[in-house]
Amino acid sequence: MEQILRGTGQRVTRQRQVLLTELRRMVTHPTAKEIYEAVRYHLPQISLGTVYRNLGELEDLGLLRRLECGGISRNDGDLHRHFHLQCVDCNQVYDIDQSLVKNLNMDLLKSQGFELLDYKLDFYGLCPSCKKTES
Amino acid sequence: MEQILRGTGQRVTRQRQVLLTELRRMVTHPTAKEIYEAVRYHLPQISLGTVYRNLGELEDLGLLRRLECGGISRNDGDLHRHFHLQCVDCNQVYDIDQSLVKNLNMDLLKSQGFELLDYKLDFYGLCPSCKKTES
DNA sequence: AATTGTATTAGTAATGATTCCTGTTACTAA
DNA sequence: TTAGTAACAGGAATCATTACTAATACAATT
Repeated sequence: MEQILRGTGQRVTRQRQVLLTELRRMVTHPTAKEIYEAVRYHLPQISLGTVYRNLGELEDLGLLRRLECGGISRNDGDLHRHFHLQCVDCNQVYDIDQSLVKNLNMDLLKSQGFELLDYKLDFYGLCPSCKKTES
Repeated sequence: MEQILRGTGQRVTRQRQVLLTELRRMVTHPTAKEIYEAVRYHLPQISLGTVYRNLGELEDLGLLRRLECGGISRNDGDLHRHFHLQCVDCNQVYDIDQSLVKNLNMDLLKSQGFELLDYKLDFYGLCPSCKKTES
């Protein structure tokens, strides 16, 4: 855990260690608030601002991915390429393995009890004018 | 335009007519605030709450799609199935035709001056437990 | 171990998008 | 025309996130 932080040139603070440990342990794609609650169990003094700041830095370092779920951000510490299914009813987010999509194996999804209603594919990159400015 | 509204059982108010007309005319995936500004040119008295309320209703009716862009919502009046590329620099959102993705024709994207850095594929549906409750 | 420079923190205030509330207005069916 | 009610304007409230600042603690150096 410390190895990960040290490699980034960041200071290894207790807050960061606990935050990263909790993030790696939670598989529920927690919100900042939920991470805050979890970390507070070990560090009662930590502030919500510290959680937000560190989540931002971890994202910049590529150590977590942000999910946008109905206006609020959720955080995913699992760096393996995978997708998500968000239940339109309870809003919970489930992991969908890449292989299911690669093989268009939607039947397996269905057989596991999910019902697929919609999907969204978004790309991120540089538009022509910004690409020019960068180079 | 009125036809569209009448078919939904909603009242045809001047606010809705102007809002829907503007939305269909803007190809920039405008935010609620931007739509508000555009509509206000024709209806100086309209309130931001009215814009939000109607955008929500139009989304429920399937007459527009919401995009989540960095914490704020953008609105897309183009109902044809297509995807989006969000510039990580200027945050502008560009339309990506379905055929580009279907044929994995990323070279064409590149030749048009875009640089693809990342993508996100999200599914929406019902999880097993919610599906049970529904039926 | 002590010192020192500075990144990081806790706590709180500020921001900004979105939603909620309430009295008034104006569609639309009769 | 009228009456019932959906929709409206205006403003207040909410909630996630960011910004600010004085105090703290990490880490390089001695």
